[in-house]
Amino acid sequence: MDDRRGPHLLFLTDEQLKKGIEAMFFAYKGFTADPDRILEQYGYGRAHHRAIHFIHRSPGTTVNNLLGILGVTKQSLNRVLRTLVEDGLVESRVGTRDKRERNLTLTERGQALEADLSDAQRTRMRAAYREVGPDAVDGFRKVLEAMMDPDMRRHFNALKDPE
Amino acid sequence: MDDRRGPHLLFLTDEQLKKGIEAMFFAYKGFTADPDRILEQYGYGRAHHRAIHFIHRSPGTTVNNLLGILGVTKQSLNRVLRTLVEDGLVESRVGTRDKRERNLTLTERGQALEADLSDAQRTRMRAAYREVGPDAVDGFRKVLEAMMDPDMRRHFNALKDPE
DNA sequence: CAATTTACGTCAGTCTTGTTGACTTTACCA
DNA sequence: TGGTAAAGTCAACAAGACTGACGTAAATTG
Repeated sequence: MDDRRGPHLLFLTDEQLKKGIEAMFFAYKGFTADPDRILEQYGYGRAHHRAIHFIHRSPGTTVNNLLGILGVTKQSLNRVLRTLVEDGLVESRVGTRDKRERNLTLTERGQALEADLSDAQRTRMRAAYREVGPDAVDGFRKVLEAMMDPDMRRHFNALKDPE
Repeated sequence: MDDRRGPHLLFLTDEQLKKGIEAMFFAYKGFTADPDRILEQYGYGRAHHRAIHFIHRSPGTTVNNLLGILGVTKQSLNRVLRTLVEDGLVESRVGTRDKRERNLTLTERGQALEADLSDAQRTRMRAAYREVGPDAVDGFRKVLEAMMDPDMRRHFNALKDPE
C-alpha cells in the first residue's frame, strides 16, 4: 500500500478546519474594527472605505473596473461614489481615451482620509506580522490567495505588486 | 550599532501590508461565497449561518454567550433566532441550572443545514490548505489569531480545540 | 450612416442586518 | 424584599446590498 503520509499531505480533521473558519470570522472583525471607528466620525461606512481604498490603489480607474473589483451593483457603488464626490474626497473626470468612462481619483482630502484608514489597518497588520514572524506571514498570504474565487484572484493579482 | 536585521525582524513596506489587506478582502468574499449560495435557497442570510454555526459548536449555549461571540445586539440576534426556532432548526429550552437562561441546540433539521453549510466552507478551506501545505496553514492561523481583538481571541480560544 | 452596444447615472422599491431606546416577565441573589 | 440579570419584544431607523426600469452620451459595428 502506498503510504503517502508526510509533510506533503495534510490530514485535517473537520474540527481543525472549523477552527480555521472561526479564525477567519473573528480575525475579519478585528481587521475592520479600526477603520470602522474612523469612518464613523465621518459618517461613512465600509463601502466608502472600500471605494477609497481601491481608487487610491489604482488612480484613474473607471467605474466599471471598480464594480468588478468590489463585486457589487452599480446602483450600490453609485450611492457611495456620489457622496464621496459631493464631499470632495473623490474626483470623477470624463475619460480622455473613451469619453463614456469616468476616471476616478482621490482629492487631497480623499488622500488624507485614505492615509488615516490605511495607517490604522496597517498598524494592526504590522503588529500581527511582527508577532508571528515572516514564515507565518508568507503562509497567511498563500492561504488567503488560495481561498479566493478565480475572478477575485485575477483582480488581486492585477493590483500593483510591492517591489 | 545594533544591527537587528535577520529572521526575527520584519521589514514590511506599506505596499506589502496593503497587499495583505487586499488579500483579506478578496479571501473573505470567497470564504462566504459558498454558504451564501446555500443560504439563499432557504431564504436565510449570513446572520443565520453564524447563529447556526456557533450553536452547533457549543450545544446548549445561552443567548448571552452567543451575543458575546457574535458581537451584535440582542434585538438583532433575537430576530434571527426567532425565525430559526419558528422554522424548527433551533430548539430553545429553559435552562436547568438557571431558569432565566435558554439553552440553544440544533434540531435534526438544523444539524442537517449546518452540515451542508459546513461542508461547503470546509471544502474550500481544505482545497486551499492542500494547495499551500501545512507550514502555510500554520502561519495562516497564527496571523489570524494575532489580528483578533483580545475579547474575540478569548472567545476563539474558549471554543473546543480539535484533539 | 444607422443601429446597436457600452458606460454611466438615476429613480424606485425591497431585503437583510445592524443600531437605539423603552418596556415586560421571570428568576436569581444578597 | 428589593435589586440585578437573562431573555424577549415593540418600534423606529440606517447602511448597504439587491432588482428592474429608464435615459443619455459615446463608441462600435454592420
